[in-house]
Amino acid sequence: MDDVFKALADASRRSLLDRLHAKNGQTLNELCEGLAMTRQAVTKHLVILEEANLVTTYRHGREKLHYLNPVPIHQIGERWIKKFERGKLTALSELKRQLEKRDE
Amino acid sequence: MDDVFKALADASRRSLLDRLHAKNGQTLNELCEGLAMTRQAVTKHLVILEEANLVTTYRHGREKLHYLNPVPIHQIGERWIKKFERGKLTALSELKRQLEKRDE
DNA sequence: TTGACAGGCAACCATTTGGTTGCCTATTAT
DNA sequence: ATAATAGGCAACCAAATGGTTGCCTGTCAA
Repeated sequence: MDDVFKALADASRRSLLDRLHAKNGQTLNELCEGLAMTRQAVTKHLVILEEANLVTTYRHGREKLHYLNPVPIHQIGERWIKKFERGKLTALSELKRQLEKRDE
Repeated sequence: MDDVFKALADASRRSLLDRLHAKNGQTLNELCEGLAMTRQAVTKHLVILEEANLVTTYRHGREKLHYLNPVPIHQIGERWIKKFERGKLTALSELKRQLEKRDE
């Protein structure tokens, strides 16, 4: 879980996921196109995404295809974000209540 | 948005949010209890959470109360995670299809 | 009014991170 | 066979990160 949060913390990596979301199964060079970064930098990001299990790769000849795995993102949503959904309103109204009694 | 992802990337900070979720409106010292970290380290984490707007503070005398603001977390869920929900099944079946034709 | 308590500020430190360059290997196309 | 293409590996670098210690300020209670 920590790996996933860490992987998602970087904007370049999130944009790589976006690119794969737009078009799945891209090669490394395809993913590099138009990016202000060397191929090696992109490789490093992709390794981090792989280790977080957010991207799965598949070697085809001399090409390496990258596939998005949305499961960990879904799990973050289910296991983590949903926990804070409940009680959102109560938390806010509690805060409001506290702020309003500030000058007592 | 980047601030929020960055803030959530650290396990200590996520556990601080958990603590506030369990009991809202805690003081700094309260939040330090039982943590293997100095008060100053916790302060730094709380500053990052404040800057990401995940925590709101309110000074009461010599105490500083910390309140959880779940809105940014909710936004991550709505604006980011949901984007990858759609197409989850299609992405997986696409991957499966590709993997299966590997030995053609 | 004076000591204890809650918290803030700043300097410093080691490690991690995000990036680079240079070179090497494997596969494909001519 | 050979050149071009796709990617991998390793060393190196600057800046950011997560933590520490030491000391200072403001508020409350005896």
